[in-house]
Amino acid sequence: MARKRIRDIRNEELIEATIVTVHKRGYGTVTMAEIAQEAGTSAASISYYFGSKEGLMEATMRHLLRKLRYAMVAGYGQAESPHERLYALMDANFSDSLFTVPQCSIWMQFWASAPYSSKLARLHRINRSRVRSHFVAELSQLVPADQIETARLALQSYMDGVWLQAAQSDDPLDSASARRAAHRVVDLVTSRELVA
Amino acid sequence: MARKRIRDIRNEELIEATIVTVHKRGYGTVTMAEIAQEAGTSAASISYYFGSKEGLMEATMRHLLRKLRYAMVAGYGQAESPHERLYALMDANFSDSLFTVPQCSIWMQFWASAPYSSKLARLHRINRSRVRSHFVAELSQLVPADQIETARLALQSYMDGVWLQAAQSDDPLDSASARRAAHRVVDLVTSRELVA
DNA sequence: CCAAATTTTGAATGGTCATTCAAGTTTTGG
DNA sequence: CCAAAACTTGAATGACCATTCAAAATTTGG
Repeated sequence: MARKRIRDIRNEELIEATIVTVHKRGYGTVTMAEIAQEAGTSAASISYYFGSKEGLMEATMRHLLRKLRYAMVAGYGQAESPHERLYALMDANFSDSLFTVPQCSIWMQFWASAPYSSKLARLHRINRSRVRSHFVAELSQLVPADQIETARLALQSYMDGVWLQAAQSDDPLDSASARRAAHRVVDLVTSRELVA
Repeated sequence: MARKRIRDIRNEELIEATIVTVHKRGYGTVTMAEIAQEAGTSAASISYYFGSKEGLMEATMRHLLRKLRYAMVAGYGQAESPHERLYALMDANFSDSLFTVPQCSIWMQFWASAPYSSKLARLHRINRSRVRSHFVAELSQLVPADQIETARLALQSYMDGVWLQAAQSDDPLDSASARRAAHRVVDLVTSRELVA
Protein backbone atom coordinates (compact mmCIF):
# COMPACT_ATOMS: atom_id res chain seq x y z
CA MET A 1 0.00 0.00 0.00
CA ALA A 2 2.51 2.57 1.11
CA ARG A 3 4.88 0.85 -1.25
CA LYS A 4 2.42 1.40 -4.07
CA ARG A 5 1.78 4.96 -3.09
CA ILE A 6 5.31 6.23 -3.56
CA ARG A 7 5.70 4.42 -6.82
CA ASP A 8 2.47 5.95 -8.10
CA ILE A 9 3.48 9.43 -7.08
CA ARG A 10 6.79 9.07 -8.89
CA ASN A 11 5.10 7.63 -11.94
CA GLU A 12 2.75 10.58 -12.20
CA GLU A 13 5.50 13.10 -11.65
CA LEU A 14 7.75 11.50 -14.20
CA ILE A 15 5.03 11.15 -16.82
CA GLU A 16 4.04 14.75 -16.37
CA ALA A 17 7.69 15.77 -16.67
CA THR A 18 7.96 13.67 -19.79
CA ILE A 19 5.05 15.45 -21.46
CA VAL A 20 6.43 18.86 -20.63
CA THR A 21 9.99 18.06 -21.57
CA VAL A 22 9.27 16.22 -24.79
CA HIS A 23 7.16 19.15 -25.87
CA LYS A 24 9.97 21.52 -24.99
CA ARG A 25 12.89 19.61 -26.46
CA GLY A 26 11.43 17.16 -29.00
CA TYR A 27 10.96 13.42 -28.82
CA GLY A 28 14.02 12.69 -30.88
CA THR A 29 16.46 14.74 -28.85
CA VAL A 30 15.12 14.74 -25.32
CA THR A 31 17.43 13.05 -22.81
CA MET A 32 16.76 11.18 -19.61
CA ALA A 33 18.74 13.83 -17.76
CA GLU A 34 16.47 16.60 -19.03
CA ILE A 35 13.32 14.78 -18.03
CA ALA A 36 14.82 13.96 -14.66
CA GLN A 37 15.73 17.58 -14.10
CA GLU A 38 12.22 18.72 -14.95
CA ALA A 39 10.91 16.24 -12.39
CA GLY A 40 13.51 17.28 -9.83
CA THR A 41 15.18 13.89 -9.64
CA SER A 42 17.98 11.96 -11.27
CA ALA A 43 18.12 10.04 -14.52
CA ALA A 44 18.96 6.89 -12.63
CA SER A 45 15.63 6.92 -10.84
CA ILE A 46 13.77 6.87 -14.14
CA SER A 47 15.51 3.63 -14.98
CA TYR A 48 14.59 2.39 -11.53
CA TYR A 49 10.89 3.06 -12.08
CA PHE A 50 10.41 2.47 -15.77
CA GLY A 51 13.27 0.19 -16.68
CA SER A 52 14.26 2.17 -19.73
CA LYS A 53 13.59 5.25 -21.76
CA GLU A 54 11.31 3.28 -24.01
CA GLY A 55 9.39 2.07 -20.96
CA LEU A 56 8.85 5.65 -19.88
CA MET A 57 7.61 6.65 -23.30
CA GLU A 58 5.26 3.72 -23.43
CA ALA A 59 3.88 4.57 -19.99
CA THR A 60 3.39 8.16 -21.06
CA MET A 61 1.50 7.10 -24.15
CA ARG A 62 -0.67 4.77 -22.06
CA HIS A 63 -1.40 7.67 -19.78
CA LEU A 64 -2.61 9.81 -22.66
CA LEU A 65 -4.66 6.98 -24.11
CA ARG A 66 -6.28 6.43 -20.75
CA LYS A 67 -7.25 10.08 -20.58
CA LEU A 68 -8.71 9.93 -24.06
CA ARG A 69 -10.68 6.79 -23.31
CA TYR A 70 -11.97 8.31 -20.12
CA ALA A 71 -13.15 11.49 -21.86
CA MET A 72 -14.78 9.40 -24.55
CA VAL A 73 -16.70 7.14 -22.22
CA ALA A 74 -17.91 10.08 -20.16
CA GLY A 75 -19.33 11.86 -23.20
CA TYR A 76 -20.83 8.71 -24.65
CA GLY A 77 -22.86 8.13 -21.52
CA GLN A 78 -24.67 11.44 -21.93
CA ALA A 79 -25.41 11.18 -25.62
CA GLU A 80 -28.80 9.90 -26.69
CA SER A 81 -28.67 9.71 -30.46
CA PRO A 82 -26.12 8.72 -33.11
CA HIS A 83 -25.70 12.37 -33.98
CA GLU A 84 -25.04 13.31 -30.39
CA ARG A 85 -22.63 10.44 -30.04
CA LEU A 86 -20.65 11.76 -32.99
CA TYR A 87 -20.47 15.07 -31.19
CA ALA A 88 -19.28 13.21 -28.13
CA LEU A 89 -16.50 11.53 -30.08
CA MET A 90 -15.27 14.88 -31.28
CA ASP A 91 -15.70 16.49 -27.89
CA ALA A 92 -13.52 13.84 -26.28
CA ASN A 93 -10.63 14.71 -28.57
CA PHE A 94 -11.11 18.40 -27.99
CA SER A 95 -11.86 18.22 -24.28
CA ASP A 96 -10.28 20.75 -21.95
CA SER A 97 -8.06 18.14 -20.36
CA LEU A 98 -6.60 16.82 -23.62
CA PHE A 99 -6.62 19.59 -26.14
CA THR A 100 -3.55 21.51 -24.98
CA VAL A 101 -0.45 22.40 -26.96
CA PRO A 102 1.98 20.14 -25.10
CA GLN A 103 -0.33 17.17 -25.27
CA CYS A 104 -1.14 17.58 -28.95
CA SER A 105 2.55 18.04 -29.56
CA ILE A 106 3.66 14.90 -27.79
CA TRP A 107 0.81 12.98 -29.32
CA MET A 108 1.97 13.89 -32.80
CA GLN A 109 5.48 12.87 -31.93
CA PHE A 110 4.39 9.52 -30.64
CA TRP A 111 2.40 9.16 -33.77
CA ALA A 112 5.37 9.88 -35.98
CA SER A 113 7.56 7.39 -34.16
CA ALA A 114 4.99 4.65 -33.63
CA PRO A 115 5.92 2.80 -36.82
CA TYR A 116 9.45 2.35 -35.51
CA SER A 117 8.67 1.01 -32.05
CA SER A 118 6.70 -2.18 -31.66
CA LYS A 119 5.37 -1.14 -28.27
CA LEU A 120 4.11 2.22 -29.44
CA ALA A 121 2.83 0.74 -32.68
CA ARG A 122 0.66 -1.69 -30.78
CA LEU A 123 -0.91 0.99 -28.59
CA HIS A 124 -1.42 3.17 -31.58
CA ARG A 125 -3.11 0.48 -33.59
CA ILE A 126 -5.48 -0.47 -30.81
CA ASN A 127 -6.54 3.11 -30.23
CA ARG A 128 -7.04 3.78 -33.88
CA SER A 129 -9.24 0.79 -34.45
CA ARG A 130 -11.34 1.64 -31.41
CA VAL A 131 -11.96 5.16 -32.64
CA ARG A 132 -12.68 3.89 -36.11
CA SER A 133 -15.30 1.45 -34.96
CA HIS A 134 -17.03 4.10 -32.88
CA PHE A 135 -17.26 6.33 -35.91
CA VAL A 136 -18.53 3.57 -38.13
CA ALA A 137 -21.15 2.51 -35.59
CA GLU A 138 -22.69 5.96 -35.46
CA LEU A 139 -22.27 6.89 -39.09
CA SER A 140 -23.97 3.71 -40.23
CA GLN A 141 -27.13 5.00 -38.54
CA LEU A 142 -26.88 8.32 -40.32
CA VAL A 143 -25.58 7.94 -43.85
CA PRO A 144 -26.06 5.37 -46.64
CA ALA A 145 -23.82 2.34 -46.42
CA ASP A 146 -21.67 3.28 -49.39
CA GLN A 147 -20.84 6.64 -47.85
CA ILE A 148 -19.80 5.50 -44.42
CA GLU A 149 -16.12 5.18 -45.24
CA THR A 150 -15.94 8.55 -46.95
CA ALA A 151 -17.65 10.22 -44.03
CA ARG A 152 -15.46 8.46 -41.51
CA LEU A 153 -12.32 9.45 -43.35
CA ALA A 154 -13.44 13.04 -43.53
CA LEU A 155 -14.22 13.27 -39.83
CA GLN A 156 -11.17 11.40 -38.64
CA SER A 157 -8.87 13.34 -40.95
CA TYR A 158 -10.33 16.56 -39.71
CA MET A 159 -9.72 15.53 -36.12
CA ASP A 160 -6.14 14.50 -36.81
CA GLY A 161 -5.45 17.60 -38.82
CA VAL A 162 -6.66 19.93 -36.11
CA TRP A 163 -4.40 18.21 -33.60
CA LEU A 164 -1.51 18.46 -35.98
CA GLN A 165 -1.96 22.18 -36.29
CA ALA A 166 -2.65 22.62 -32.60
CA ALA A 167 0.67 20.98 -31.84
CA GLN A 168 2.45 23.80 -33.66
CA SER A 169 0.49 26.63 -32.08
CA ASP A 170 2.33 29.37 -30.25
CA ASP A 171 -0.74 30.36 -28.23
CA PRO A 172 -2.88 28.38 -25.79
CA LEU A 173 -5.76 26.57 -27.45
CA ASP A 174 -9.44 27.40 -27.25
CA SER A 175 -11.01 24.00 -26.75
CA ALA A 176 -14.58 25.25 -26.62
CA SER A 177 -14.38 26.79 -30.04
CA ALA A 178 -12.58 23.73 -31.36
CA ARG A 179 -15.59 21.71 -30.25
CA ARG A 180 -17.99 24.11 -31.92
CA ALA A 181 -16.03 23.91 -35.17
CA ALA A 182 -15.97 20.13 -34.93
CA HIS A 183 -19.73 20.03 -34.45
CA ARG A 184 -20.16 22.06 -37.60
CA VAL A 185 -18.04 19.58 -39.50
CA VAL A 186 -20.12 16.72 -38.14
CA ASP A 187 -23.28 18.50 -39.24
CA LEU A 188 -21.82 19.12 -42.65
CA VAL A 189 -20.79 15.54 -43.20
CA THR A 190 -24.01 13.98 -41.98
CA SER A 191 -26.44 16.42 -43.51
CA ARG A 192 -26.04 15.89 -47.22
CA GLU A 193 -25.10 13.45 -49.85
CA LEU A 194 -21.39 12.88 -50.17
CA VAL A 195 -21.22 11.04 -53.46
CA ALA A 196 -19.64 12.93 -56.31
CA MET B 1 29.64 22.30 -65.78
CA ALA B 2 31.01 18.81 -65.40
CA ARG B 3 31.88 19.83 -61.90
CA LYS B 4 28.29 20.83 -61.29
CA ARG B 5 26.95 17.74 -62.93
CA ILE B 6 28.57 15.25 -60.58
CA ARG B 7 27.58 17.22 -57.57
CA ASP B 8 23.98 17.34 -58.78
CA ILE B 9 23.87 13.64 -59.45
CA ARG B 10 25.13 12.89 -55.96
CA ASN B 11 22.67 15.32 -54.44
CA GLU B 12 19.75 13.64 -56.13
CA GLU B 13 20.91 10.16 -55.22
CA LEU B 14 21.49 11.09 -51.62
CA ILE B 15 18.18 12.87 -51.23
CA GLU B 16 16.33 9.94 -52.71
CA ALA B 17 18.20 7.60 -50.38
CA THR B 18 17.28 9.87 -47.49
CA ILE B 19 13.58 9.67 -48.27
CA VAL B 20 13.66 5.90 -48.56
CA THR B 21 15.79 5.34 -45.50
CA VAL B 22 14.05 7.79 -43.20
CA HIS B 23 10.78 6.14 -44.10
CA LYS B 24 12.26 2.74 -43.38
CA ARG B 25 14.08 3.52 -40.13
CA GLY B 26 12.52 6.68 -38.73
CA TYR B 27 13.83 10.24 -38.63
CA GLY B 28 14.88 9.97 -35.04
CA THR B 29 16.97 6.84 -35.38
CA VAL B 30 18.28 6.86 -38.93
CA THR B 31 22.07 7.10 -39.16
CA MET B 32 24.35 8.56 -41.77
CA ALA B 33 25.76 5.11 -42.39
CA GLU B 34 22.33 3.70 -43.22
CA ILE B 35 21.55 6.45 -45.67
CA ALA B 36 24.97 6.08 -47.23
CA GLN B 37 24.50 2.36 -47.62
CA GLU B 38 21.14 2.86 -49.33
CA ALA B 39 22.84 5.25 -51.72
CA GLY B 40 25.77 2.88 -52.25
CA THR B 41 28.37 5.24 -50.84
CA SER B 42 30.01 6.11 -47.55
CA ALA B 43 28.86 8.29 -44.67
CA ALA B 44 31.86 10.52 -45.15
CA SER B 45 30.72 11.54 -48.60
CA ILE B 46 27.45 12.85 -47.22
CA SER B 47 29.41 15.21 -45.03
CA TYR B 48 31.43 16.16 -48.06
CA TYR B 49 28.34 17.11 -50.07
CA PHE B 50 25.94 18.40 -47.45
CA GLY B 51 28.24 19.46 -44.63
CA SER B 52 26.20 17.73 -41.97
CA LYS B 53 23.26 15.51 -41.27
CA GLU B 54 21.11 18.55 -40.65
CA GLY B 55 22.19 19.95 -44.02
CA LEU B 56 21.06 16.77 -45.72
CA MET B 57 17.70 16.87 -43.99
CA GLU B 58 17.20 20.48 -44.91
CA ALA B 59 18.06 19.75 -48.53
CA THR B 60 15.62 16.85 -48.53
CA MET B 61 12.84 19.02 -47.19
CA ARG B 62 13.60 21.69 -49.77
CA HIS B 63 13.36 19.03 -52.43
CA LEU B 64 9.88 18.01 -51.25
CA LEU B 65 8.74 21.61 -50.97
CA ARG B 66 9.93 22.27 -54.49
CA LYS B 67 7.89 19.34 -55.74
CA LEU B 68 4.82 20.58 -53.93
CA ARG B 69 5.21 24.09 -55.24
CA TYR B 70 5.68 22.78 -58.73
CA ALA B 71 2.53 20.63 -58.56
CA MET B 72 0.60 23.57 -57.18
CA VAL B 73 1.63 26.05 -59.83
CA ALA B 74 0.87 23.59 -62.60
CA GLY B 75 -2.67 23.01 -61.36
CA TYR B 76 -3.29 26.67 -60.70
CA GLY B 77 -2.54 27.55 -64.27
CA GLN B 78 -5.34 25.35 -65.56
CA ALA B 79 -8.02 26.43 -63.10
CA GLU B 80 -10.46 29.12 -64.17
CA SER B 81 -12.62 29.79 -61.13
CA PRO B 82 -12.12 30.06 -57.37
CA HIS B 83 -13.83 26.72 -56.98
CA GLU B 84 -11.54 25.05 -59.50
CA ARG B 85 -8.55 26.64 -57.87
CA LEU B 86 -9.56 25.09 -54.57
CA TYR B 87 -9.66 21.76 -56.34
CA ALA B 88 -6.22 22.49 -57.71
CA LEU B 89 -4.85 23.20 -54.23
CA MET B 90 -6.11 19.84 -53.06
CA ASP B 91 -4.96 18.05 -56.18
CA ALA B 92 -1.42 19.32 -55.71
CA ASN B 93 -1.22 17.72 -52.30
CA PHE B 94 -2.66 14.49 -53.58
CA SER B 95 -0.80 14.41 -56.87
CA ASP B 96 0.68 11.14 -58.08
CA SER B 97 4.21 12.36 -57.58
CA LEU B 98 3.74 13.45 -53.96
CA PHE B 99 1.05 11.32 -52.42
CA THR B 100 3.08 8.20 -51.71
CA VAL B 101 3.60 6.43 -48.42
CA PRO B 102 7.32 7.22 -48.03
CA GLN B 103 6.84 10.86 -48.88
CA CYS B 104 3.86 11.35 -46.58
CA SER B 105 5.82 9.54 -43.90
CA ILE B 106 8.92 11.65 -44.16
CA TRP B 107 6.83 14.77 -44.44
CA MET B 108 5.09 13.99 -41.17
CA GLN B 109 8.42 13.37 -39.53
CA PHE B 110 9.82 16.66 -40.71
CA TRP B 111 6.68 18.24 -39.45
CA ALA B 112 7.03 16.71 -36.03
CA SER B 113 10.62 17.83 -35.71
CA ALA B 114 10.31 21.25 -37.32
CA PRO B 115 9.72 23.04 -34.00
CA TYR B 116 13.11 21.84 -32.77
CA SER B 117 15.25 22.85 -35.73
CA SER B 118 15.43 26.46 -36.78
CA LYS B 119 16.23 25.54 -40.37
CA LEU B 120 13.28 23.18 -40.74
CA ALA B 121 11.02 25.52 -38.81
CA ARG B 122 11.72 28.30 -41.26
CA LEU B 123 10.93 26.19 -44.32
CA HIS B 124 7.85 24.86 -42.63
CA ARG B 125 6.55 28.29 -41.72
CA ILE B 126 7.04 29.67 -45.19
CA ASN B 127 5.23 26.78 -46.81
CA ARG B 128 2.37 26.93 -44.37
CA SER B 129 1.73 30.60 -44.84
CA ARG B 130 1.84 30.24 -48.61
CA VAL B 131 -0.77 27.48 -48.54
CA ARG B 132 -2.89 29.44 -46.12
CA SER B 133 -2.98 32.53 -48.25
CA HIS B 134 -3.95 30.51 -51.31
CA PHE B 135 -6.87 29.06 -49.42
CA VAL B 136 -7.97 32.40 -48.08
CA ALA B 137 -7.76 34.03 -51.49
CA GLU B 138 -10.12 31.51 -53.05
CA LEU B 139 -12.44 31.05 -50.11
CA SER B 140 -13.01 34.76 -49.79
CA GLN B 141 -14.64 34.62 -53.21
CA LEU B 142 -16.91 31.78 -52.17
CA VAL B 143 -18.03 32.13 -48.59
CA PRO B 144 -19.04 35.05 -46.35
CA ALA B 145 -16.15 36.86 -44.72
CA ASP B 146 -16.89 35.60 -41.23
CA GLN B 147 -16.74 32.00 -42.39
CA ILE B 148 -13.46 32.09 -44.26
CA GLU B 149 -11.35 31.03 -41.31
CA THR B 150 -13.64 28.17 -40.38
CA ALA B 151 -13.68 26.90 -43.93
CA ARG B 152 -9.93 27.23 -44.29
CA LEU B 153 -9.33 25.37 -41.07
CA ALA B 154 -11.65 22.57 -42.16
CA LEU B 155 -10.00 22.14 -45.55
CA GLN B 156 -6.44 22.43 -44.32
CA SER B 157 -7.08 20.10 -41.40
CA TYR B 158 -8.60 17.58 -43.73
CA MET B 159 -5.56 17.72 -46.00
CA ASP B 160 -3.15 17.33 -43.12
CA GLY B 161 -5.18 14.54 -41.59
CA VAL B 162 -5.26 12.53 -44.78
CA TRP B 163 -1.49 12.80 -45.10
CA LEU B 164 -1.09 11.77 -41.52
CA GLN B 165 -3.08 8.63 -42.08
CA ALA B 166 -1.46 7.95 -45.43
CA ALA B 167 1.93 7.98 -43.74
CA GLN B 168 0.87 4.99 -41.66
CA SER B 169 -0.63 3.00 -44.49
CA ASP B 170 0.62 -0.49 -45.19
CA ASP B 171 -0.61 -0.45 -48.76
CA PRO B 172 0.24 1.83 -51.68
CA LEU B 173 -2.01 4.88 -51.91
CA ASP B 174 -4.72 5.60 -54.43
CA SER B 175 -4.09 9.21 -55.29
CA ALA B 176 -6.96 9.50 -57.76
CA SER B 177 -9.55 8.54 -55.21
CA ALA B 178 -7.90 10.76 -52.62
CA ARG B 179 -8.44 13.64 -55.05
CA ARG B 180 -12.07 12.69 -55.58
CA ALA B 181 -12.65 12.56 -51.83
CA ALA B 182 -10.94 15.92 -51.41
CA HIS B 183 -13.16 17.46 -54.07
CA ARG B 184 -16.21 16.25 -52.19
CA VAL B 185 -14.93 17.91 -49.06
CA VAL B 186 -14.36 21.14 -50.95
CA ASP B 187 -17.90 20.98 -52.30
CA LEU B 188 -19.24 20.34 -48.85
CA VAL B 189 -17.44 23.24 -47.27
CA THR B 190 -18.25 25.76 -49.96
CA SER B 191 -21.84 24.78 -50.60
CA ARG B 192 -23.62 25.66 -47.39
CA GLU B 193 -23.57 27.91 -44.43
CA LEU B 194 -21.04 26.96 -41.81
CA VAL B 195 -22.14 29.07 -38.89
CA ALA B 196 -23.57 27.21 -35.95
C1' DC C 1 50.08 12.16 -70.84
C1' DC C 2 50.44 15.16 -66.83
C1' DA C 3 49.48 17.77 -62.90
C1' DA C 4 45.95 19.99 -60.52
C1' DA C 5 41.42 19.63 -58.76
C1' DT C 6 37.88 16.90 -57.27
C1' DT C 7 35.97 12.97 -55.20
C1' DT C 8 36.03 8.90 -52.21
C1' DT C 9 36.56 6.35 -48.00
C1' DG C 10 38.65 3.69 -43.91
C1' DA C 11 40.01 4.84 -39.74
C1' DA C 12 40.47 7.93 -35.87
C1' DT C 13 38.31 11.27 -32.82
C1' DG C 14 35.43 13.13 -29.57
C1' DG C 15 31.13 13.76 -27.60
C1' DT C 16 26.69 12.25 -26.06
C1' DC C 17 23.83 9.43 -23.57
C1' DA C 18 21.15 5.32 -21.67
C1' DT C 19 22.00 2.15 -18.39
C1' DT C 20 24.24 -0.09 -14.44
C1' DC C 21 26.23 -0.30 -10.05
C1' DA C 22 27.54 0.31 -5.47
C1' DA C 23 27.11 2.96 -1.72
C1' DG C 24 24.32 5.57 0.84
C1' DT C 25 19.58 7.48 2.74
C1' DT C 26 14.82 7.07 3.87
C1' DT C 27 10.71 4.63 4.83
C1' DT C 28 8.16 0.80 6.58
C1' DG C 29 6.25 -2.62 9.60
C1' DG C 30 6.53 -4.57 13.81
C1' DC D 1 13.89 1.53 18.14
C1' DC D 2 15.40 -1.83 14.71
C1' DA D 3 16.21 -4.35 10.72
C1' DA D 4 14.66 -5.04 6.32
C1' DA D 5 12.83 -3.13 2.26
C1' DA D 6 12.45 0.56 -0.71
C1' DC D 7 14.39 4.39 -2.72
C1' DT D 8 18.04 7.67 -4.44
C1' DT D 9 22.01 9.14 -6.94
C1' DG D 10 27.01 10.21 -8.40
C1' DA D 11 30.04 8.03 -10.95
C1' DA D 12 31.51 4.42 -14.08
C1' DT D 13 30.60 1.85 -18.24
C1' DG D 14 30.03 0.90 -22.81
C1' DA D 15 27.72 1.66 -27.05
C1' DC D 16 26.71 4.50 -30.70
C1' DC D 17 27.47 7.90 -34.09
C1' DA D 18 28.41 12.40 -36.59
C1' DT D 19 32.25 14.45 -38.15
C1' DT D 20 37.12 15.00 -39.43
C1' DC D 21 41.26 13.77 -41.61
C1' DA D 22 44.72 12.00 -44.38
C1' DA D 23 45.74 9.29 -47.94
C1' DA D 24 44.35 7.23 -52.16
C1' DA D 25 41.64 7.13 -56.49
C1' DT D 26 39.51 9.40 -60.18
C1' DT D 27 38.41 13.08 -63.20
C1' DT D 28 39.46 17.30 -65.57
C1' DG D 29 41.58 20.66 -68.56
C1' DG D 30 45.32 21.58 -71.17
